[in-house]
Amino acid sequence: MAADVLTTLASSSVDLVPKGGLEERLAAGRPLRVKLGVDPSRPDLTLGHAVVLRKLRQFQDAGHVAVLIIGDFTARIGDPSGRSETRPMLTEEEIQANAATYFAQAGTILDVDAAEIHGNAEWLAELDTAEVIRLAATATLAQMLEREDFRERYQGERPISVVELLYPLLQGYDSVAIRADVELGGTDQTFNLLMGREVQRAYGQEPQVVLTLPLLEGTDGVRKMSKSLDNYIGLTELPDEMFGKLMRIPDGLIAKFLRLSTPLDPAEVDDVERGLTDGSLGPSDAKRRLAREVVDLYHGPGAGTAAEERFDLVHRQHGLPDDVLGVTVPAALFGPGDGATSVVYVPALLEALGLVESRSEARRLQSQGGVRMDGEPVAAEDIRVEGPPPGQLAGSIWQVGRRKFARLDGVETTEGSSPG
RNA sequence: GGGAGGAUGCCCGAGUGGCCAAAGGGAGCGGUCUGUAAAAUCGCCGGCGUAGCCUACGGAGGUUCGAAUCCUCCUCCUCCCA
Repeated sequence: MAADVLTTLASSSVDLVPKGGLEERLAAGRPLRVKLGVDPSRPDLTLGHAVVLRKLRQFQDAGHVAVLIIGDFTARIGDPSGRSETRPMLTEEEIQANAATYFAQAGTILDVDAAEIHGNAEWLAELDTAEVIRLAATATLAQMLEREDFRERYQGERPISVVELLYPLLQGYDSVAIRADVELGGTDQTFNLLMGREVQRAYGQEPQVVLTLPLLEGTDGVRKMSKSLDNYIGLTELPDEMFGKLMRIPDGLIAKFLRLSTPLDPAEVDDVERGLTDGSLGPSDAKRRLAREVVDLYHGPGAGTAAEERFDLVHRQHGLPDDVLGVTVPAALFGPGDGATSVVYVPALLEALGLVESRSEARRLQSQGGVRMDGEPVAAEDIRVEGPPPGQLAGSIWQVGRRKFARLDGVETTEGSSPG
């Protein structure tokens, strides 16, 4: 039983420091305090964030305490080196708003109500200079330069702000402040988490157990999933979007995604992996399973299958989906024709439908055959409309590329349309 | 404090007076193919109703018929010496 718990908690971890550390803590039989740092500058969560959150949930399920630390102090200070776009300076309100968004999304994975939540300004804002210096004394420059990122920049003669050297120590102080037993994070956080151990030691606490998890690649299959690289799958994305993006990940990542993003247990994933290797299971089928599982997880049981059906309709049968977003466009797009007819310029219409960013883009796409109305290619020209706009175009379904759709619902005489 | 170099489109990076809406690469997008994978292949990749115009090369001025390219000032960045 205890061994099972340990196996579950340690599953998919990359590093567990020290080796028997987790086992030892668990043996104490008390609820452990498991720390996870939250970046308040990025409120939108992706499947990448979910990897760590799901691990934290496992700890909760095993009776331990999730302690979430919002980095509000560092977010308020910003990074004066001015070269870190990942640490913009935020106002108190923005931090609050982002935190609220974060917890709303994290709530689909974690039991947020049972978690302990702190902003690190609670204690960091109180530190006086003497204390900061004491904190700084816990590490040497040589130790700092062990971090790959710093080392590379140092050797490459690129700047490293002194403040950046301070961040790992401040994060470590967070661990002291909440008396963390365990800290979770992606492998990119390894250095910081280990520094937490040093800081705790310096403050006479038993160093936390560090458990790192693999970084999930983004949809490009190469770089880490992140919002700024635009290769992410967001937890709040619509089922069809989610399903489609998952179908587009490279084959080589199917097993990893299954392991890190679905509730399947490791043995089951092993089976899938074996099947993929010996050819008894097609990559496409495995990917479908993955996509269904993930969509079910975030949109409820059955959502995956429903998304799959629509996916097949659109991408396999090249049909039109039945749930296209309806849009109304400004009546002014329809110019006078002769008599009872009027005229719309297709690129202008596509722009109003929100399918393209500019009319130039629409013309380009059209010249390459990328634009369809009700399934038929359309040229970049005027369409003559009978009767009051949108005339016979009412209810027409417009498509750009393989997977962008909009339905023309009608016109409005006054201001803007409601593009998707 | 002294000296040197740099800022170009989403990113990297050519370009030192007109031939520059700006080479090349990456990313991205569309077509074909397909399993919306990979690979391959063709094309696109500032805006404007399809014509030439407009806006663009850190910011502000200036020289010139003409400036991403020359001059002045400003802002920011990097390196070297101390």
